[in-house]
Parts: sequence; structure tokens; C-alpha cells
Amino acid sequence: MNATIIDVANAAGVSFKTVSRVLNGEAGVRDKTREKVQLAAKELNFTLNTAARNLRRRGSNLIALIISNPSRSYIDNIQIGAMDWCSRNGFHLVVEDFRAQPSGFDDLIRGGEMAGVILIPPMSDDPEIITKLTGQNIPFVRIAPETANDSAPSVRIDDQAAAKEMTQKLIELGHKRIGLITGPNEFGVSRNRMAGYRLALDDAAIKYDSALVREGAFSYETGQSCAARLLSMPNPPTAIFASNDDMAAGAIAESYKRGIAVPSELTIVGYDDVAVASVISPPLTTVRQPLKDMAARAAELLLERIRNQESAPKHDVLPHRLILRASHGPRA
Amino acid sequence: MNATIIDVANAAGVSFKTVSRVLNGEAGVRDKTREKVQLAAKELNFTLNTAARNLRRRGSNLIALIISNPSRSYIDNIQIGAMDWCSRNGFHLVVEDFRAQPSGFDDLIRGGEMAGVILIPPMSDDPEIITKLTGQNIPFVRIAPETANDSAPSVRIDDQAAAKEMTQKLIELGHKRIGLITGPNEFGVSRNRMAGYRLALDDAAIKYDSALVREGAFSYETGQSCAARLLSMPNPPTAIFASNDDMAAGAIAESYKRGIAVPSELTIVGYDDVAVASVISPPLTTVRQPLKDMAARAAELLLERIRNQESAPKHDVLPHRLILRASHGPRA
DNA sequence: ATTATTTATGACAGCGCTGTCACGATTTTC
DNA sequence: GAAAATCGTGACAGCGCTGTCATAAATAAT
Repeated sequence: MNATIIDVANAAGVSFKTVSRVLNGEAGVRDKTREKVQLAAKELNFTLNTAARNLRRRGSNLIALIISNPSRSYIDNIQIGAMDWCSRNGFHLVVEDFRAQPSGFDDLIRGGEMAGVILIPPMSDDPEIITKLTGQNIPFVRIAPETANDSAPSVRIDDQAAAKEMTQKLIELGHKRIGLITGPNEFGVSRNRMAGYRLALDDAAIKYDSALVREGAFSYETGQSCAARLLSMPNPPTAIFASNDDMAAGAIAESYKRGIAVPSELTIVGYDDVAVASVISPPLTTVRQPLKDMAARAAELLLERIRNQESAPKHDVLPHRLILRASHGPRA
Repeated sequence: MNATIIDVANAAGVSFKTVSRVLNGEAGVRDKTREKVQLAAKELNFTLNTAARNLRRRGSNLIALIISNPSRSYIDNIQIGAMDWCSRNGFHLVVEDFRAQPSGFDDLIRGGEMAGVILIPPMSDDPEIITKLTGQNIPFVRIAPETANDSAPSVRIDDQAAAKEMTQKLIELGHKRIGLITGPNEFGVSRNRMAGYRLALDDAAIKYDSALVREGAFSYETGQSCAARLLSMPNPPTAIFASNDDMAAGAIAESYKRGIAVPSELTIVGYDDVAVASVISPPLTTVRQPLKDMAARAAELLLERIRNQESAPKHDVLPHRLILRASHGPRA
């Protein structure tokens, strides 16, 4: 039904190769010829067939973002950053949930349909995924992996340093019993943030108390339940550091439910600085990760990788920042 | 570099056509042959080339979701519903921001790369987009269009009825001055909800007062600013009905800032029932739209359309529900 | 055993495009 | 004004796969 390049060639009275040249903006076509072709193409409402082009070029304009993360707001920012980059660079973003259907991911990375793949936690550290990608010989980039390595380029912030700074901030405020709600242990970032927390305690000569550490799942609900456990302790913490903002929001809700005022009676701080942080009450003191920039940069490194598979993978560390809003205060 | 179907055929000692049969699960291949081929394919780490297959089949396994909506949480739900459906049905979801790069959308729908397109507000009602899609002869489906028509199948809730019910609920509670924060007028749903609001007022013989109506942009910030205007009136409303939950959350924040307690002094209700509704304090009374189901159903109708372009487009109306949480109360 | 029927496999063409190369047309150079 | 350099265009092959049709092999029917 749709016109082919040959139809356009006939209509314009040139060879189909010339049409191809015009449509790809190649040099070496007389202006008059170019116009003739463009006119014919417009008239026939013609567009190049992408499958044919991809077949011939052995390429694709599709980048996959693999998600499975429990925190939608985190994904949102990553996705927006990646989408923006894609549309500025002639790519399109395919978003696939890794957990949804086991075969879905396999099918996606099969057959050269994707030019490259962006991995976010916890997939960034998943050996099975990395093996598959490597086996299919498809370029990928890792966002916030536990550690950078040669398998692929990566983009991250220094989670350990960031968590340490936030913990130090809390210590400066006089807090000595600081609860930590971590993310799942399978997330490299969780382990890194935990390490930063311990480093700060060590520096301040505060003894690490594993009873003050609870593992959540990066969700509002687990933030609530972990806070509940922490606040039920005979000697509860005076500050809680949650490993993401959703859990911090849940912790705040749990505090209110128990009649504990934030920040006057309890300090609660988060991590990520996603939308919820400035919408809840009190607005959250948190660690800002430049998630959109990280995603855009990841796409950038991915493209370099696509263009030149041989180059050594680059590893970027983007700056983080403590955002001091209203959910923290001196030790009550 | 990657093996082709011919390599597999040679390795298995059969013709490449037989390999194609096995890989596509076609009948009429002897078990022994099938196994031989499967073994060879596995050994060579072979996967069918998608571009070649799409070219030959004149098809694709990609569905595009076009976004541009200011409300991330709305999109999130739609996207999750669509993604889930895709992975259960052998498709993949491409998410494209319509506003990002003018050429991005055009490029995406060009060349038969997409099997179909899902439109959400406000694109569902955008004549330019619909014209382009029709011109490219690509199947699409509209979520929450202002009105169903023959251009494409559609899925929606009865926004007018839902808004009317919520307004009636407010009237039942004794409210007579009910502020309305609408979405942008370019959204068909905004107009439909507004109509429902007026219908309820008319039924209760309450005079419509345009001073009580403010147009927001479906964002937290505009919820705040519209609420600010409403609450600054000499004779402010006793209840505010926001056309989505983000704006309702903004309105609640604004009330608190002014020292107005919700719901004891002011009732605020939302629309959509997205995540923020149950996370803020007080939890939001709102209208629940089954956004995930709507998206899945939309994808379903889209697939029918892809398979049979001739069929008359179907139009589904899914059920809505008032969710009574804690942000509403009787007139103070 | 012979023919009819079914089943398994292969030959071939071609989807719509781009890369390579060759050739004719045009312009430049002396 | 002839040779050289440049530019514009076209012929051709083939990317990797699937659809159609023909043919070989296996099975059933006589």
C-alpha cells in the first residue's frame, strides 16, 4: 500500500539510488534533482521503510531501558532523562519491565532490534543480565552499579560519600542514635550507602548498632514498617536516614501516626530528591542525585559504545548534593 | 558477526527454510529434524534478525505510547498497564514525549516501525496528531478522548458522570460554595469533568459561579496557586474539587500554609487516585480511574485494530469509583 | 506390489533499502 | 580545443528472512 522508493524514483524520473541519496541527505545531488525528488516524495506521502533500512544498515534507532525497580519516582527521572536524550539524538526509548514476563527481555535484546541497553539498579549488578547482553553482543551501559568494571560504561554518584556526608550532618546536629532504613541488599547502591553510614559513625567514634538498621524495599510501605520497628524500640533513634525518599515519606507518615512530630521530636532524611520530597510535609531533607543527567550521560556513553565497541568503557561519577529542607533538626 | 539462518541450516544439514519453520514453530517438521535444528541454533547462539523478519512480514512488535502530559503519576499508571499488556502479548513499548523534539514523533511513526500507537490526553484530542497517524495509515487507539468517534477505538471512564457524582457527594455534605480546579481546557477530560460539576450544581439548584472555577495545569504547583486564589476570595469556597490528585495535593499544601485545616475547615477532593493520593496527609478522597486497566484494554483494542483494520472501532467505558478517604468532611 | 494420499523438505523469489563501483555529464586546466 | 579533474547519476548486488509452490519421502489405501 505504502509507496516505495522505486515509486518515488519513477515519479521523479530518476533512479531509486538517487532517491535514497536525497532522503539520506547525502551530498552530490544537483539541487534541481533534489527538489524534484522531494516533491515526488511529498506527493506520494512517502517515508523510508525502517525495517529495510535497519536490515541494510545493520543498525537500529532504538534504545532499551530495563526497569524493575520498586520506586516509580526514581524510574520516572531516569526515563525522562533518557527520553530527552533520545529525542535529541534521533533515537527512541523502549521501556521494558524485566520482571514482567521472563521471555520479554530475551525477546527484546534478540535479533539486533535494540541498538543498546540502559541498565538501572538492581539490574546494573545482575550477572545473568550482563551475561545475556554480552552473549548477544549488544552494547549496554550501567547506571549506579555497585562498582565500575570493564563489562560496560557506567554512570553513578559517589553513594558512599553521599551517605557519609548525610550521616555526618546528622551527627553534627547532635544525633547519636541514627536509624538507617536501607534498600534491599541486592542493590549495590544499598551496600554503598550503608558503607558510607558506617564510615561516618566510625569517624565520630559512635558504635555501630545493627538494631538500628532495617532493610526496606524502597517503597513507601516498607518505609512505614521499618520506621515502626525502629520507633518501637525501647531506646528509639532520634534520627532516621532512609535510603530513598519514598521510604522517608513512609517513615514520616508512621511518625505522625504515633504522634511523634517531625522534625522537632524526630529527624527524618531521605535520598534521591525525587518529586515526593518537596510535596510532603515537612519537605524532606535529602541527598540530591542528578538522575536525569545521569540517564542522559548514560545514553551518551552508550552511543559512544555503539559507535565504537572497541573503546575502553568510560565511567562517570556525577556530583551529588545535600538538600536541606525542613525534616531535620537538632537532637531533641 | 552474528550467525544467520543459513549458518544454522548448514550446521544442521537442512535447508534454511526448514530452520525458519522450526524457529517460527510451524507444523510439519519431523521431531528429529526439529531437534537437530534447535541444537544447531543453540550452539551458534543464533537469534532471528528482527529487521529482516519485520521487513518480510511487514509487521513489527513495537507499540508506541505518546506522552506529554504534565502529570507523571497519571502516565506512570498508563505506562505500567500498557507495558504489562505488551510483555504478555509479545510486544514492546516505546515511550515518546510528543513535545520533546518536533521531529521525534514524526520519525517514530514513519516507515512502519510501529505496529500501533496509544494516545493519552491531551493527544487523544489533537487533530494534527490524528491526521498524521491516519496519513501514515498506522493503527492507533485513544485513551480518554473528549468524545468517541470513528477515527479509532477508544477507552475511557465516564468523566462527566464521575465528576457529577463527586460534586453531588460534596453537596450532600452540605457544601454550597464548591471551588473547582480544572485541568487545561485543551484536555477533553477537563471539559467533561467541568460539565459533570455543573450538572450536579444544576440538579441541586445551586447557581454556577465562574469565580469559583480556576484552570490549573494538572500540576502540584498550579494546584497550590489556584487554591491560593480561591482561598483569598472574600467569600471562599468550603470545598475544593481538583481535577487531579496532584493539584489536590497542592491545594492541601496551600491550605496548611494558610493555617486552614483539612478536612475540618476545608474539604479538598481529587481525581484519578494515583499514588500521591494515599501518601499525603490527610489521605485524599478522590475518584478512582482504573488507569492500568484502561491502558491494557486500549492495547487490546489496538491489537484488534492492527489485525483487522477494517473492523469498526470499539469504544469501551470502564467503571469509576468514588474513594472516600479523609480529606472531605461536612461543611464547617 | 501399485497407486493415491499425506507429510516433510527444499528451490526460488523478493520484501525495501543502502554500499560499492562504474560510467556519462559537466566543469576546469593548460 | 583536447585532456584532466570533478561531479552527478545509475546498475547491481545483497542484507536475512518468509511466502508460495514444487518436489521428495513416507504412509495409507487398493
